[in-house]
Amino acid sequence: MAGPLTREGILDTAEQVLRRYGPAKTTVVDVARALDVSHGSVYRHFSSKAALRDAVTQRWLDRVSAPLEEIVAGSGSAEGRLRDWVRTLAATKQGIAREDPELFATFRRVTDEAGEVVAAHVDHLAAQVGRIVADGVASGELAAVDPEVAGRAVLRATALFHHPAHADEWGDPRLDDQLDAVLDLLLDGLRPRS
Amino acid sequence: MAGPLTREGILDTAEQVLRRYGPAKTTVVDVARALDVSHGSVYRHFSSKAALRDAVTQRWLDRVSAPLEEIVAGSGSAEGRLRDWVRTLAATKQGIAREDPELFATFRRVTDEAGEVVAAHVDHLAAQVGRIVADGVASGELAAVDPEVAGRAVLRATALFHHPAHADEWGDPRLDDQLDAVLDLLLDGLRPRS
DNA sequence: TGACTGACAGATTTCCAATTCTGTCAGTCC
DNA sequence: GGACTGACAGAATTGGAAATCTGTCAGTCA
Repeated sequence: MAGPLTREGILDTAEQVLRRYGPAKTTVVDVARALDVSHGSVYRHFSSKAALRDAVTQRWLDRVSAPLEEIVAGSGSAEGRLRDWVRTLAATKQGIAREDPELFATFRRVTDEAGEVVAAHVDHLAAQVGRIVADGVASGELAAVDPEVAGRAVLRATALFHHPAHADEWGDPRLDDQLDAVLDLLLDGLRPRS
Repeated sequence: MAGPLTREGILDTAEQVLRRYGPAKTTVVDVARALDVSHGSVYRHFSSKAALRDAVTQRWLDRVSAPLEEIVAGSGSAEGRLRDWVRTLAATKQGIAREDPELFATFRRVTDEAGEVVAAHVDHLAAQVGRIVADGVASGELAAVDPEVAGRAVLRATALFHHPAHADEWGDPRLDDQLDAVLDLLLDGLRPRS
């Protein structure tokens, strides 16, 4: 990490250190040591350990929601995009849990501790679903529901498949089918009565 | 606790001790002391501390599902009973969390540790929903879905409102409305296309 | 001048010895 | 004979001293 000490540089290193040592054992001193500076310097850029943790979390969460944004902006049917969106969210979260447990543990712990950051993330996700629903309502493909309410309801109804609190229930191989069953119900509910 | 030492007597006392001392600090020795017997005697009736814990859990869970059984056996419309059933389940769990936090903490911890007992409980609940759905399908009130699949889907889709893992999200006063929004979607999905 | 250091107080965590607990079983008591 | 006890080994937990960490700031250096 040569060059001047920047917020981004600190975040890059903090992320590596977190992945290596895990959430519980990572200290600001560790991060500073990896950067070869005193820990006082880190506090020049982040006002507290919590602020640093939140900033790292923010980046992780943004990386989860960015690919979803493309689905929202896509051109298929609202129903297709809704399915795709929820499946992608579930697959992303479950994928992290499976392949990078250390990262996921941090993720999970942080869900408990960085409440504000996570709440903003959830709002953001709900808004994404809301936009797909709004598209569908506008084109007459979906029933005339309140997109914001419906968006949040879809997110809540599928919590079991993407919420970190349920990670230990993700071993079941029929999980994908069960998500499809829930989606079938929800999408039927959103389709207009003909 | 005079009289002979019985499984039921031990369970009664174990429950009291758990409520008083909390899940983490309760030992088999504590339970035995409250019964005024040696802890060896407790092991005569339960093969391990885990077995004792599971038996207490079993009783708690049965007390949750018993009142639901009445709703299943009720005579109203399938849709009405489904709403009633889910709302009652959510209200029961949330009520315990609010009014008896010590019990709920045990409940929650036990959800993690007594996997088998809890899995059986969830199966039981899913079957109850399945029976209501089956009634509705038989009478033509609901669309011709697989009752077992739909039952489990309803349970999963409403997990956020009754699953102990989500207890810290139950502070929101609009929670009831949000559950209703999810139920609206799900029940719309279950109604037959006219 | 302003990024960085290093020493510091108080809070938190770690570590290890001492205690307590779990699960077993030979022996007591009725 | 069968319900119960009490002592035991190994595992788990606790308590408290020692070490480390967080957050601050006066001082260095370029």
